[in-house]
Amino acid sequence: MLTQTVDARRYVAPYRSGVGTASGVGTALQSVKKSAGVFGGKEKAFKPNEELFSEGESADYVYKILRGAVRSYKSLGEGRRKIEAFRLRGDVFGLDPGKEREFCAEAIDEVCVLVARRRTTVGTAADSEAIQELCEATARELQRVQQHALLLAMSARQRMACFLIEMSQRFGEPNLVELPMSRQDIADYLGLSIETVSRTFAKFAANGIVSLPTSRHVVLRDPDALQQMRE
Amino acid sequence: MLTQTVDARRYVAPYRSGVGTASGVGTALQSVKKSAGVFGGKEKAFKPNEELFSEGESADYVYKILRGAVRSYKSLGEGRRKIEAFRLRGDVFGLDPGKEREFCAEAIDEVCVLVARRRTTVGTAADSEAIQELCEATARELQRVQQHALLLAMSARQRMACFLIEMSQRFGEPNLVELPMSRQDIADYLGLSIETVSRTFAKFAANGIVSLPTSRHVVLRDPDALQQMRE
DNA sequence: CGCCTAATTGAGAAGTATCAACAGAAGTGG
DNA sequence: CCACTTCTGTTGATACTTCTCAATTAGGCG
Repeated sequence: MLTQTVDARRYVAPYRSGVGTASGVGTALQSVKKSAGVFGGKEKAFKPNEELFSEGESADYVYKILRGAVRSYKSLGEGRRKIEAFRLRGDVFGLDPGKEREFCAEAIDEVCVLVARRRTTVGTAADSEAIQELCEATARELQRVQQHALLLAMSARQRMACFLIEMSQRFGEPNLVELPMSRQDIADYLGLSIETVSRTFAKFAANGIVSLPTSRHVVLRDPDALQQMRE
Repeated sequence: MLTQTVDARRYVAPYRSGVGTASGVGTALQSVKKSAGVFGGKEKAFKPNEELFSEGESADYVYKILRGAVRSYKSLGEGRRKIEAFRLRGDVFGLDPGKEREFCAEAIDEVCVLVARRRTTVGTAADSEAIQELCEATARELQRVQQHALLLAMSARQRMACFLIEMSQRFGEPNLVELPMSRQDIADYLGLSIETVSRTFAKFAANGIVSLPTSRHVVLRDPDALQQMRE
């Protein structure tokens, strides 16, 4: 819930070093192909909480995550924010349809990405392959956000269940999730308070649905129960 | 909120006559141009609650609304649903990126649309204009859904304020909104219960922010107050 | 008018946020 | 290695919001 009151403890000034350096990268022509896994570009590392790019900035580069996790969010005044997406290893992102970034992107942990300049031909009829590529990426994004909008209309328990299933699917390992993000990140992603996230984890654990060896490690003991919660 | 309990009173079997007839329409090549307002195709009318198309159906046609309003939604078991969008006069919709409909579309009131067959060339490099058009439509949809996801993470009061502002903007008339949809529709769009929608209207009216000549007519007496609520 | 549906309103229950205190982990410097 | 600090996460108490159920009112239409 995005409430009116401000929690001053939450505000963290971002590092803001990544963009400047990234701007010097990728002057050569790169091929950006998500499905095939072909992705040219220079490698670049980011420290936790370091910005890859910020809202309003021009959307010149595309990123593919080699290691780590990134949060994409919008700031909503004094420490409040809505995380729009988590980008994990293998994800390609930054192909915003417009000229400007709609969201800011920040490293969650130690992140290593490939950075590629976007094809400048987008918008002309010349490179229809690039256009189609952009189109497909946008369509996938659309579906993802529609799914997320559905999630946000559900109860806290259901949101958490969806979140855990999503993460377990995206990390590949069936029933073990190693969360790179904090409880606060999860809360801002699901539109809940940090306490509700924590309590819901505790409730899941108490019911034997998950176990929590550490706060960042979640073992899905009863994935079916989580699945059933989603309806 | 999408709750577990079922309200049997809500279930309404849809008319289900539109799709069959629409299938015979639009065999000629049509030009689909949203921005310019050029839109070929045959005119077709729908009665309230009549389906334009349903979830899972193949996405062969594009629609432009000449009159009336359409709700696009996903069913979620026994009468529950999430309305994903309201389509109003002038809107072009149905350009789903995929082959199949992700959502169902239903007339809210007496609706008149133009129906055009989608260009079959989408997917080949031949008609790059069509691809780009689809791309732009998808990008606009993406932005709209992102906005909606933001809304769904807010309080009931804020959601309602956003809704009223959105409607007033889309209808053109600055401070007068004539709602084509029921309270239930609004509730399913905002992820709230019908009672909360009703009560929030009443509270806005009590505070002089709006007045309600009838339940379907909303006069925005203090649009700035609504704007401020959004943050 | 009588029926039917939509909308409103009230009362109580449930869910979630907020505030505050505490516990645990990680980092820092001695 | 240990004290100290800091940050993150957990837990409890309480208030507030929203949902649910039920009753009532208002509107539309035969």
